[in-house]
Amino acid sequence: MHTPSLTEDQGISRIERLCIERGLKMTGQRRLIARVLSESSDHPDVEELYRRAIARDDRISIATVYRTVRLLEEKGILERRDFGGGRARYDQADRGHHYHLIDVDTGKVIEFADERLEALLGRIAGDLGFRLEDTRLELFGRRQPEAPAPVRPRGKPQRQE
Amino acid sequence: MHTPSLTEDQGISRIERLCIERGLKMTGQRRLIARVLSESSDHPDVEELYRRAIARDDRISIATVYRTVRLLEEKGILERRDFGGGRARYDQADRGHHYHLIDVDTGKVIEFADERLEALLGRIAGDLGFRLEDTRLELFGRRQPEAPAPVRPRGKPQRQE
DNA sequence: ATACTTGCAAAAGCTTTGCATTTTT
DNA sequence: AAAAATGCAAAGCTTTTGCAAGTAT
Repeated sequence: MHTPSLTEDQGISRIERLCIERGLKMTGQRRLIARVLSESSDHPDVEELYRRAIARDDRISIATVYRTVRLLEEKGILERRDFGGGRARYDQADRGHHYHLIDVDTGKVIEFADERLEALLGRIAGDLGFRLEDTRLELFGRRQPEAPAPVRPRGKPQRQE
Repeated sequence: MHTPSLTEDQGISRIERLCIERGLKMTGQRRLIARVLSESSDHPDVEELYRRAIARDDRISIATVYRTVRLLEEKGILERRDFGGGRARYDQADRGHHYHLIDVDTGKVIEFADERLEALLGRIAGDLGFRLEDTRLELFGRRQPEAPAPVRPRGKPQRQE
């Protein structure tokens, strides 16, 4: 077994494929970030992405992570989120509409989707005379201690951070 | 008619009253900010509050505006919002629950309240095993040009910026 | 008199950018 | 070869803070 390097590829990650589809010039750094993102199922901030990247190969600077993440956002591959705490966090864009509930005690992020919610928001905007372009929604909650046999959520929760 | 000064009061503003109730030490600067806030029905950022304040009396610094606004937030008199654009904006806390729809073309902010929405969000959180502590919701929309005789909104819109 | 508030300028924290150099296409 | 990406350090922005001086209770 040998150490994978920056320029050598070992299969194309999901996000790298998206980058190629959109015609991005693929450098070793971008491949590395694409791989790190593809393997992340949470919502890392730039600092964290940078940490995960240099753990694999340190020929990358944090400026490049910032630039790449912004580029991927512009290309619709990533979505920028704000969960509080002052830094932007990133989420893969193509996992279907979902929202986030942040556990205020632990900081954990729970994703959920909900069609009733989606429909209601669209209707509200429409009633005000607007076509909904974007929704920013974060719920902050505290785990219910007295949970009376936790009901199965209807909103198909997707993944936890 | 004469020029009102920093230390002289001309009636107590709504927000000043709240400050006093919560036992804040009332300086001329705080009275000034309280008055500016009381007379604002939009969602100013700190820079804008500072501008409005010095227009009345310039014996105040922006550091004090930052400190005061933070204090008022801690005391539950103001709520901090993020409508994009990188700076925090402030909203009086006691006007009942409402949400915001931002016109992406003009930046105008429309407030609305909606009980169905409120109920649904609470239910969603509950289904996930959480008690809802706080909601951050902003809708971004574009005015519908082909508005077929604008329907009266149901969600009792409150005020416009 | 004591504890708190203010101003100023400096510092912090996140993010962007200018420029010379390297890399991709 | 031309166009674009990278690294580094510097700069940008909003917001916070240390400290000496001033003010409210």
